[in-house]
Amino acid sequence: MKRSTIKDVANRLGVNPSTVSRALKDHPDIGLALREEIKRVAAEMRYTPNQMAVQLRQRQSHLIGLVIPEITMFFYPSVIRGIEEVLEPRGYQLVMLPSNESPLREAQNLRFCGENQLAGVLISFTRHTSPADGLSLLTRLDMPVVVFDKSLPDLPFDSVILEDEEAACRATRHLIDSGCTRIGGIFGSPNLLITQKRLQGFRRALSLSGLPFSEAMVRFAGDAAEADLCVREMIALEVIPDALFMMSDEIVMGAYPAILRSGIRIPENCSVICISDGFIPGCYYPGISYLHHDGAGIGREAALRLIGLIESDRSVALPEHRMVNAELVELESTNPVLKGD
Amino acid sequence: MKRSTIKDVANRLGVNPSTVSRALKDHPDIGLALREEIKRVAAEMRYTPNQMAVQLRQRQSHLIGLVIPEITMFFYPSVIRGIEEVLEPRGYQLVMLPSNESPLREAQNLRFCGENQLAGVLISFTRHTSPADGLSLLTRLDMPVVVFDKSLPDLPFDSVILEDEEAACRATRHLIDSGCTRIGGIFGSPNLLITQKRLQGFRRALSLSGLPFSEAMVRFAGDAAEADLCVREMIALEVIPDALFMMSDEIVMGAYPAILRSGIRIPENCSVICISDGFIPGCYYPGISYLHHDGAGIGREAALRLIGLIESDRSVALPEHRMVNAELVELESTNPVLKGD
DNA sequence: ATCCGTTGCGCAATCGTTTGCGGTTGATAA
DNA sequence: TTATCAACCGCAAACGATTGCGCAACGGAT
Repeated sequence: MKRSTIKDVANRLGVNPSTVSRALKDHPDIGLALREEIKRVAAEMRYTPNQMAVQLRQRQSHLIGLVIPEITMFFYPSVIRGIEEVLEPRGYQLVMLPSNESPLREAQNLRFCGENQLAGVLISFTRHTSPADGLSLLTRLDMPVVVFDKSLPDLPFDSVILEDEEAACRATRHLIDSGCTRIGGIFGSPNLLITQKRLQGFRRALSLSGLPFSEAMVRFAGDAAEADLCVREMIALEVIPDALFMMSDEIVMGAYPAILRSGIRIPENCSVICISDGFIPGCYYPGISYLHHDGAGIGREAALRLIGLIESDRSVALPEHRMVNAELVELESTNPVLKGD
Repeated sequence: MKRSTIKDVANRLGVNPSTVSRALKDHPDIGLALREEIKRVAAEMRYTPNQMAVQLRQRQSHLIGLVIPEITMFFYPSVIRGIEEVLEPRGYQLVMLPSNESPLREAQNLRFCGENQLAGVLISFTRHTSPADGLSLLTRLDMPVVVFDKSLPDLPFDSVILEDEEAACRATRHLIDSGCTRIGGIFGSPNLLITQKRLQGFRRALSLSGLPFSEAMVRFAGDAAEADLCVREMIALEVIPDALFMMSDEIVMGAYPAILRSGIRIPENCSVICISDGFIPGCYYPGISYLHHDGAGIGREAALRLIGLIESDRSVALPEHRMVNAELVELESTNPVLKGD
């Protein structure tokens, strides 16, 4: 039994398809009696509109492309929840387009968005996308787009990102304020703009307090396993910090157990702080203070902006760059605030 | 500058749209010279096919619906990676349809799949979906579907799930074999079939070894925060186990720090084991042995089955129920295997 | 009896592609 | 010279829904 079309309904009643179409959307041109009858029959025949046809006619789908560097358990699940929160009540759906950290795949993903007439695109770039490539990709895409989190320098498109430099600086200062002086840092992939900015903030905090910056005290890790290695290296080289800044949840999950494993005690021998989405720090004991990198919030903001672009006249507005700032959350290890995330 | 259509290309060359269409797909009816010329012009005009139109004509999209109870950082990111791995090379894309643990939203999501002529559906049910509702939803959907992980009893559709009972039993036996006798368990939402089966496995292991089962030693937690509470309650009531089985990563993240916080030492005072996707256990020190609930593997399996249904004659085959078994991974806490997840 | 204005519905084009079929060439065979 | 047959390409009808326009019927006003 195939799905019934508007034509089937029309034939069944001996009326024109256009009449059915109008009746179903309560067009006043159709008499009340017939209108009800049509609705009845349509329901009985379990008619539902074929959205492919509707969208072809309307020249637009209600699909939003989500182009992200990779599907990870960090950050993006929150972002997606935030986005969904905004999209769902407005009838849009999200299409996942993971790029697996490959600029090539990223380009294909964007092409997909164009060919399928998606309503708009939310994108976070891979760690290997060059600013020039990113620019040209989005430019030729010619469709509403909002960049979030992993942005590129000087992009003339709307964006929603964390105040990275400031967040890292405040985190580091928090360590300094609590009396630490030999402060180490573990950062993400050095290609990323957010890494560069967070490193800058880290350095700024040090120099503001007259503390020396030592190359030996900073490490870069592409994932949790590398973060684990970073810690081991530092221990092996006997550059033992009395405090450690970790720029992300993923790094925490690699580095934190590595610290404990090496025999160093937290926080007695080494204070820690990180930039986090908020869930992970409460899952460790002793807990970790963090600057809240609110994934859901960023997702919501980005989605709202995109909906704005889509439903307004998309061509005019100047790009807006929203920087959301991170709130410091201090975790008393005796009474952690475990949120539902 | 609007996107150019096949007609635009045709007009530019003074040929018929059908000729362009055929030329672009290397149909032998079109002469080689013209064929090349058309391709040249098409590329020059940056023509790309409008997939909406193609799909309307072809009566099928290359979109696969992913209906899951909720977007969490646990399990589903791995599942999605597994699915993508299979889908991407075949040109399918994934549409996220989170139900937020609401059966109503779940029903809407499935309706969406129907109306948009998605090629197929991968579904994991919410904890509140009744077997009858699930059955009727999928039946009336009338489209290729594979259920994974959170299934329902006696569903006449293909499914890929973990061998839950067996996994929990083996995990519990592992604790028993290492000499533990007062074994506690923290489980997920009691509505879930996987919870029931894992609880069954837990009990079976106990009874196999002649150990008593005590209601006081099992707790149910809907999320990490509740798992934290479970541990506190057990401590408060002084039902102190010498080993703890945790049925999921999410529960680990709530319970593990709670145990440490209460002063109990792992593994000296309390051995732990869990069922896990594999990443989390290595992120704790001391590490946790686990039975591997391979998200990516389940995702791959489910996707493969679905593709099979889609590309074969979908109507004939009897439903297959695949149970993947979990491998025991013992973590030497001194040298944890941190995988990239 | 004529004119006008509603009311209620059908006709047909359209969105962009695909595809069965038919028709026009030119060359080759009879 | 004519029948035959490729080789090449165009025509038009789909896919399923939407929508501007036209038009019949009817009632009321003049």
